[in-house]
Amino acid sequence: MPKVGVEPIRKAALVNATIAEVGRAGSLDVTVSQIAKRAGMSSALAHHYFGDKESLFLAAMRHILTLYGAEVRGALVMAHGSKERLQAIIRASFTAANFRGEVVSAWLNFYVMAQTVPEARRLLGIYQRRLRSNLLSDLRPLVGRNALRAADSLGAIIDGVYLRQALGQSQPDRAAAVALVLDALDAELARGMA
Amino acid sequence: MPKVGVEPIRKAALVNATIAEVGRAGSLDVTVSQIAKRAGMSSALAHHYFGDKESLFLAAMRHILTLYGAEVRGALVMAHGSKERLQAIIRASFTAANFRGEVVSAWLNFYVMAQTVPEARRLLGIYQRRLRSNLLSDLRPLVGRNALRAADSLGAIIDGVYLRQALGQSQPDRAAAVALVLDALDAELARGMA
DNA sequence: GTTTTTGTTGATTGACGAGTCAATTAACTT
DNA sequence: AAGTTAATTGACTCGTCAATCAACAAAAAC
Repeated sequence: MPKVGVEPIRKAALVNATIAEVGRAGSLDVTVSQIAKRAGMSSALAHHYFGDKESLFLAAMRHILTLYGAEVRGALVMAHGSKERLQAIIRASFTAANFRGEVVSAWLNFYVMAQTVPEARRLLGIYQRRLRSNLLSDLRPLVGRNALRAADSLGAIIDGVYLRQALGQSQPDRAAAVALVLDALDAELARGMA
Repeated sequence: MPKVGVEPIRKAALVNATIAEVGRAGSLDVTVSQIAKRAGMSSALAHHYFGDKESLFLAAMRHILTLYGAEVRGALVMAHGSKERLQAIIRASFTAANFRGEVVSAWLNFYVMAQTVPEARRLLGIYQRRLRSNLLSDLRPLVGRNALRAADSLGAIIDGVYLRQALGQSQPDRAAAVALVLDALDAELARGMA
């Protein structure tokens, strides 16, 4: 019963199913059939739309990065002043959405992929540069020439805290994560202004 | 040509070959045969000694963690006073050995594995707790009640900087990595003593 | 000098999975 | 109504690979 104009719906369904399945398995060791089944179609159709498995994963990761970017932009429009903007960026990195098991799984596997798959490395680079430039532009008015170092430091803390929360023995504690990074931000500001 | 007492040699060869192959592939998608071949034996022998593939990977990761632990301990005996000890721990985390592509690869895949394989999670927990307790014991005399937060913060920076250096677009810059974390340490100390 | 233990492998099994293809159905066009 | 295009799948190909096993070799033990 083929209807026309289904492509975007199917693609979206496949992307969501990919994220869900990768989250369930905790790794990229999921079959295209499993993904397609969850998306309610045959594996052949998944191949039809995405070509191969890797492209499907990359599309899924692009989707996650898009959502994250939107979250950051959304938080930014509500913020007044550089400091609030920096806090907004930090908070956006630790929303509940970003700590869903599926998303964590996607990120970790994405890191692995970035070692060898050029497109994955490219995407990761975009994420890193965007975060860096966001931090930088609001740090500069506050700490001037220390902005560069502060941005690297904050970026590293964000990634590090995320990693540790995601892989910690207990449930991730978002509030604690945010508190830790906000605290680091205060430290940087205090130093930078001195 | 079986000689006796070969078991430890073979196991060590397999562990090294595993690290090398995982590094080459950038993922755990390496066959036992590839590993065994590199170690100069048949895949059957690898199974004979380690049972299954997963155990072999875990043994490899245990080996990496052991080396890292030794490096930290080695650096610590040379250090006088709490601050020097903290600096030693930081430097040990960014030695050339830890930035070999193979080691980076092992770590990233280890993170993925830690999500689902209990033994991997256990090992990761040991690493995290050891780092934390190392930092804590030397932070306490310097920053007192701030030690706990400072340890979490430094731990996160270490992991975060490592991750970013390992996956950065350019070659890892160990000196810059160390400088960044040492700087964060100074910031913590300056605050903690105030 | 025969038995036992340890080391070793080629060959095999059994399962699985990515990607292709031919064929089918229905909608849109002219 | 005939032709084109999009949607869709079952079945199949081709390769791969983890794990097992039977058998063989050599050293150690008795």
